[in-house]
Amino acid sequence: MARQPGVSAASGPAIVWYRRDLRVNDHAPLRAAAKAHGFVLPVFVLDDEGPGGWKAGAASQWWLHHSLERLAEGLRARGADLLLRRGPRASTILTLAREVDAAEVHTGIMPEPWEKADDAEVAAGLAAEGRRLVQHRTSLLHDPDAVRTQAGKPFTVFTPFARAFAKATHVPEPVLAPRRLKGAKLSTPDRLDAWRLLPAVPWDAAFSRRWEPGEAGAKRRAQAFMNDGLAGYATGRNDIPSDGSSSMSPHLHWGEISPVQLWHAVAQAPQPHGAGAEAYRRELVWREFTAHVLWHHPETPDAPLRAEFKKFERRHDPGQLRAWQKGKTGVPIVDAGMRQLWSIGWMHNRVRMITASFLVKHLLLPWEEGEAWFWDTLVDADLANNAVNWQWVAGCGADAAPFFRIFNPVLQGQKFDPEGTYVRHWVPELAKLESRYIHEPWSAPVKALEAAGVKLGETYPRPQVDLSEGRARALAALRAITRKAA
DNA sequence: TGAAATGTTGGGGCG
DNA sequence: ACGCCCCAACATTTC
Repeated sequence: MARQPGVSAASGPAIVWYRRDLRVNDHAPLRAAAKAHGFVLPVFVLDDEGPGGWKAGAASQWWLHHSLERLAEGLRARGADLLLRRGPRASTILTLAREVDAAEVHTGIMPEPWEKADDAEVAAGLAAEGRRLVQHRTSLLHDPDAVRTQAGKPFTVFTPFARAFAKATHVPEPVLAPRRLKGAKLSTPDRLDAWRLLPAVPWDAAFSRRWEPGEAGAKRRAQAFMNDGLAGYATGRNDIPSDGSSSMSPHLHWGEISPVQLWHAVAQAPQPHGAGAEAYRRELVWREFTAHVLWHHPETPDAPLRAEFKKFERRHDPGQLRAWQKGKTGVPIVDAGMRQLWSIGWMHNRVRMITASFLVKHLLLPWEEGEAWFWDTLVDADLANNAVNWQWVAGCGADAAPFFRIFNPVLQGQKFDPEGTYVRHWVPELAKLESRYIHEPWSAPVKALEAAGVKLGETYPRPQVDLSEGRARALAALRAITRKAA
C-alpha cells in the first residue's frame, strides 16, 4: 500500500484521546482510529492543575468518575482498555505517542480555550516527530467556527446565528461504534480509584438516585424524554414543579451522547415536528451558540463582553453570597433552586435564571461569583454554557438580556410554580404555608405564618433585600454606567 | 427567556 | 340623556 504523505512509518496503535466525549457511539475519533489501523489506544488524561484555573468542581468530578467507569466498560466490551493518565495533558499525550510509537492521535474539537491551546501544542509536537493530530467533531453539531456573519465576523446575537446555522449547515448522520477493537496493552495505567474523584464524605446519595452517568444512562434518559417529554417541551420546560426539562445537560457536557444523536432522535420521536421538537432543537442550537461565542471570545468566563460593564458597581458581601449559595436568602423560589442545586448538582433552567437574576440584580453581587458557584456545584458545569449564560443574565454578554429585565422572584414563582410545589419540596420549613403566601412569606398575615409553623427570622430567614429596593438599586447602578458610556 | 409605570379605552354608577 | 368620575382591562412606554 502506498504510504500517505505526512504519515510516518510508526507501527504503534492509533491513539484515541478522549476528552468531553466519553462514549463509543457516534465517536468519530474512535471510528477513524479503528478504521485506519484496527489497533487503538484510547486514553483519558486528567490534568491536576485544572486547566485555565477552571478545575472541575466536586459535582463534575463525581460525574466524571462514573462516566469513565462506564466508558472503560464500553471499550472493554469491544476489546480495548481505556488508559488513564494523569498530568499536563498536551505533554502527556505527546509522551504517550512516543512511548507507543503512534502515527496518529484522533481527538474531538472542544471550544474551551485551554483545549484549543492543547490542540495546537499537541499538533506541533506530533508533527515534529512525523506524527499527526486528527481532529473530529464530537461534542457539537458543527465546528464552533462553522458560520460567520456576512462581514466575516463571529456572531454575537443568537437569532441571526441560528438562522445562518440552519441555512449553512447540515447535521451529519451519527457514526456507528466500531464492533471490534484491538486494544494496546500498557504496563503503567493509572487506577481510577487513585484519582479520588469521588467525595471523601459520602454526600452523593441524592446524586446517585437522580442520575445515571454513562452512555447507557444517557441513552435511556434521551429515549424517555423523546417519548414522554418532547411533545410538550415548548411549555413544559418552563413548568418548574413538573420539570419538563430533558435533563440531558450533564450527559451532553461529558459527551456520553452527542448533540448529533439527539438531533436525529428528535426526528425518530413520536412527535417529531411539533412546537416541542422545534423548541428542543433550538436549545441544541443555543449550545452551539455558546460554544461559538467562547471559541471566538476566550475571555468570556472572566470578563464582560460589553466593555462598559467593567465599570459596573458590584457589592462585596461574603455573608450574602454565602446565604445565596446555601439557599438562605429568605426568598423562597431562590432558596429552593439553590438547595436543589446543592442536593442533586442540577437546577431547573427557569430557576437558574431566577436565582442568577437575584444574585446579580437584587443583591448586586458579581456575576462571576455566581458563575464560580455554579461551576463548582453543577454536574453539567460547562464553560461555554455557564459563562455565556451568566453574562446573558448579567446583561453584559453577547445577545444579553437587557440589564433592566429584572426578574421579580415572587411573580416568577407565582407564574411557574403556582401551588408552590417546588418550594415546598426544597424548602420544607415553608411546606405548610398557604399557596397564596408561599412565594412571599414576609407579606403573609401573622395567623397564616403561625398556622404553618413559620417564624420569620427563626425557622426561615427574612429576605436579604426588599425586592423593590433591590430592583431600584440595580437600576441606579445601571444608570451610572450608561450615563458614562453616553 | 420582565416588571412597573404610564397611557388609553370603555362600561357603568351616579348626580 | 348627559357628563363626569372611577377603575378594570388592556396597550404602550420606560427602566
